[in-house]
Amino acid sequence: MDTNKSTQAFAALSQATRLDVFRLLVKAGEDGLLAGEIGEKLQVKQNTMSANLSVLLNAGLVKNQREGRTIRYYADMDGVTAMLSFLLEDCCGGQPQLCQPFIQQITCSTDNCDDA
Amino acid sequence: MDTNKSTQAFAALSQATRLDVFRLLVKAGEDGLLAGEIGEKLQVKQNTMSANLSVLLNAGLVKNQREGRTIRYYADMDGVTAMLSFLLEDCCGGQPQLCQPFIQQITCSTDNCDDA
DNA sequence: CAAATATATCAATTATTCATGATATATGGA
DNA sequence: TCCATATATCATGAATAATTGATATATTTG
Repeated sequence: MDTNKSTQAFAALSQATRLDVFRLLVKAGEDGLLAGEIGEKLQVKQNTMSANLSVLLNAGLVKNQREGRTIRYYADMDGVTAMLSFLLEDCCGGQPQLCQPFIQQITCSTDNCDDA
Repeated sequence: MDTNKSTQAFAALSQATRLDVFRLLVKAGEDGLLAGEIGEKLQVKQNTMSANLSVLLNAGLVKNQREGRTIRYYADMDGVTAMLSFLLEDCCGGQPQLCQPFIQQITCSTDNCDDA
C-alpha cells in the first residue's frame, strides 16, 4: 500500500452513495449483494450505480463475482485492512496507550460480538 | 456520526498531502507538530498547507492548539474512531470471524507494540 | 438466432476541488 | 507603536469528478 493507492481508497468512500454501498456490503457480509439489489435499495440510477461500484472495485474495497446474468458484490476486508494499516502506521509505536481506546471501540461496534 | 460527516472525513484523507499530514501526526503522537514544521517536512507552500490543515480540522481528524505565534496540530483519534465505527458498523454482527483477521492486523502495524 | 434481463461504457454537461499569488490577521518583541 | 514571524483567508484559473441519456456487452431463455 502506498499513498496513491490509499488516497484512491479514501476517495472512493468520500461520496455518499459509495459510502452507503460499502456499508451495506459490510452488513451483508459473506452473502454480498447483487448490483441490482444495491441500486434498488439506495434508489440510484443503474448507470450511476455501475460507475460507483466500479470506483469501489478499482479502489480495492469491494470484490465481485458474476452469477449468470447478475453480479454479486462483497466488501473486501483485505482492502480495508491495507488502507487502515497504512493510515495508522506507527500509531502504536510511540505511545501505545494512545491507540488503545481507539482499537477497543473499533473492534466491535455492536453488542452481539463476544469474541473480538 | 452520519453519512455526511463521514464522507467529509474520508474526503479529507483522499488527497496525498492531507494523507501525508495525517500520517505524520499519527506518528508524532502526543507531541504533535507545528503547522510550519509540517509544511517544511512535506515541502508544501504555506497557504496550501494552511488550507489543507483546515480541511482536516473541519473533518474532525486533527485538533490544534495555539502556542504563541505558532499553532500545534495533533491527530484526533476520537475522530478516526467515529469515522471507522460508522464505516464498519455491524461488521461483526453477522460473521465475527470475517472481521477477526482484519482487526488483528489493524491493531498494530509495527513490531514494537506488545500490549495491543 | 432473437428477445429479454443485468450490467457496463460512452459522451457531454455540470459541479467540485486544488494550488497559488496576494493579502489579512494574530502574536511577540524592540 | 512599529516590525517581524506564523498562520489564515480571498479570488481565480485549472484540473477532476459526478450525473445522466444513450448505447453496448454479456448471459439466459425460447
